Amino acid sequence: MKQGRQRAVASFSSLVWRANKLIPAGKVATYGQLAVSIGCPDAARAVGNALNKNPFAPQAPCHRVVRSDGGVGGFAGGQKVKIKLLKNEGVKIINQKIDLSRFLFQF
DNA sequence: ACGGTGACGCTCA
DNA sequence: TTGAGCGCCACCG
Repeated sequence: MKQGRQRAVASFSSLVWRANKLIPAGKVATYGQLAVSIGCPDAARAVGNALNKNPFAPQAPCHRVVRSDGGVGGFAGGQKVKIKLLKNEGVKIINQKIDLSRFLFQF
């Protein structure tokens, strides 16, 4: 019976989407951090792939996932849209760079 | 089963 | 500091 208990092994993408939803508004997480959270510290690339194919986009907060270097990263609807969404939530972006020291969310 | 692709990350010059 | 190259993993044809 696998009811009531979270599947230990779900599709990689599923884990990514789940963790992505945990990110609160006004905060951001890096692809790498997200990868670590799901158990694959070196799968940052795969994380981006999963978010890109995210089935419940653009409703999901996939725009809260940024690059480890503070870069905005990519977005299925357009990078500038992603920036706008983040700024709308209170995340200040300067020169397309995010201050991870202030807005990085820790799982 | 195999190879190419991609919303990344780190190191080196 | 900025730019370029290599390595990482998972998904699709």
